[in-house]
Amino acid sequence: MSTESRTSQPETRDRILDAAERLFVEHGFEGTSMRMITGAANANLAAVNYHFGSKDALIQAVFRRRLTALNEARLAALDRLEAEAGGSPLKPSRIVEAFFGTALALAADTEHGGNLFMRLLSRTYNEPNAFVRQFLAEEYAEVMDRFLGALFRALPGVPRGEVMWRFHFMMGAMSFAIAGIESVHAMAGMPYEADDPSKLLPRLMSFLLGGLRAPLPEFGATDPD
Amino acid sequence: MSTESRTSQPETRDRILDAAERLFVEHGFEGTSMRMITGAANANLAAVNYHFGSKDALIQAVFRRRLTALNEARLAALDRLEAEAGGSPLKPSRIVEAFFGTALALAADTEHGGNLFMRLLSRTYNEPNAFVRQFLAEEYAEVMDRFLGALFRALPGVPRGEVMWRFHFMMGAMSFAIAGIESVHAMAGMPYEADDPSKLLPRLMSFLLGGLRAPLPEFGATDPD
DNA sequence: ATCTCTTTCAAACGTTTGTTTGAATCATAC
DNA sequence: GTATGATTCAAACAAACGTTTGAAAGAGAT
Repeated sequence: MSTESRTSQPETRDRILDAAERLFVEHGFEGTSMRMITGAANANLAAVNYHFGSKDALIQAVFRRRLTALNEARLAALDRLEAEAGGSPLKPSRIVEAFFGTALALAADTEHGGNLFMRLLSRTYNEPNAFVRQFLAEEYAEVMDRFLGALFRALPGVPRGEVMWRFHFMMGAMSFAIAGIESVHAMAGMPYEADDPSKLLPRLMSFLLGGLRAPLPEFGATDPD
Repeated sequence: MSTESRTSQPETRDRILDAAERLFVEHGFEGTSMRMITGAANANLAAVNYHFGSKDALIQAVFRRRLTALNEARLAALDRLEAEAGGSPLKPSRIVEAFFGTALALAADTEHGGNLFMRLLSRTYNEPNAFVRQFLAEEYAEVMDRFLGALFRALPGVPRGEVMWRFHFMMGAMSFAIAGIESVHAMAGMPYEADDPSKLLPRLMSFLLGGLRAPLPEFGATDPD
């Protein structure tokens, strides 16, 4: 049994990853049991521990499989921008698009489950689970460094602390953009007009760039009006 | 035992609510066991079921205690604005400030644990737990209705769908603003310069208003640049 | 056919989970 | 004091949890 089983199912390892990804989105990490995963993957209960070692290791594998590719695509997009610019400073809008556009492209991929993963990832930024946070921080270190550096150079007049905060705010907006396509309707009783997912990126980009370019806050005054 | 126990501890019911709130922030709902809660609250294991009925009911009680007050404060702030305006349309910035400023004021309250709760609330928007989502949707229905309606009237030229999406994006930015005061540093290796929490509101407001006022997206063009 | 390595399987492991029980303890009123 | 109602307590409950085990089954090479 090298690539395909007796039936034409994918490898057990991949079936487990797919099932786990979907179930983590629906029920969270702690709300998803090994039996749910192996059941949905048509695998034996012991298969997770055999292929991955533990549940925590499986969680990491689910993330690594997609996150590595996503962040490499982000870095490649930034590389391309910097190569085109040839030393001259980048436009902030291009940097933002390289980071968030790449993410939303994956979130729009319903074919290979990228949308599921992005919903999982969005939620996990606020995950209390200690080792997941640690893992995400490591996985994001290089990308954050590169993109924040690019933004610092693109916005030389803006204090770095403000840039970082605004980048953080943008991450929040993106998180809700991805995770909340249905929650926004549920909360507001919206008619749910079957939003075109392709409209999400322009919508989000307008908002993000408006926020990024906004006048800097004035901390002193209490009522600037 | 009417208000105080033999020692001068608060009522068991309140000790449980406080302990649960803190532990939910640190470990999430499923990651927090009844034994952790009652242990931290110096109460017997059966106390939660006696006072609240079940763990799920306790979760709801934790939310209701703070959320009702928060949303009432939001509605009161909006009432005040509308009374001052006396029929004329409100400034969008005031509406946004009434909604998000009220939340950040609670998030800045380290004295009575409001900051803990707001971190919990921010995370819970993306909670997969079905009954928690349902509960939040109900608890937010009126506030959403009022504030979205006010924004619709304040921005008559903007399609309602766009306003709703931007409000949703704003919620995401606020969520990260509150939940991520440390995660933004962890991810970017920021020097953690002991940010003044009082600066968070002006920071966030600038970003939100910039995003809200941004030019509307153009869906047709692929490269508006 | 036999050996070797990988994968699958059913069963059980010891913990931990949320909840329930019935007696003990408390405060208060009669 | 004694009865009443509310609260606390130690103990136990069945169910579910992640993990481990040792045997069975499969695949490929010699």
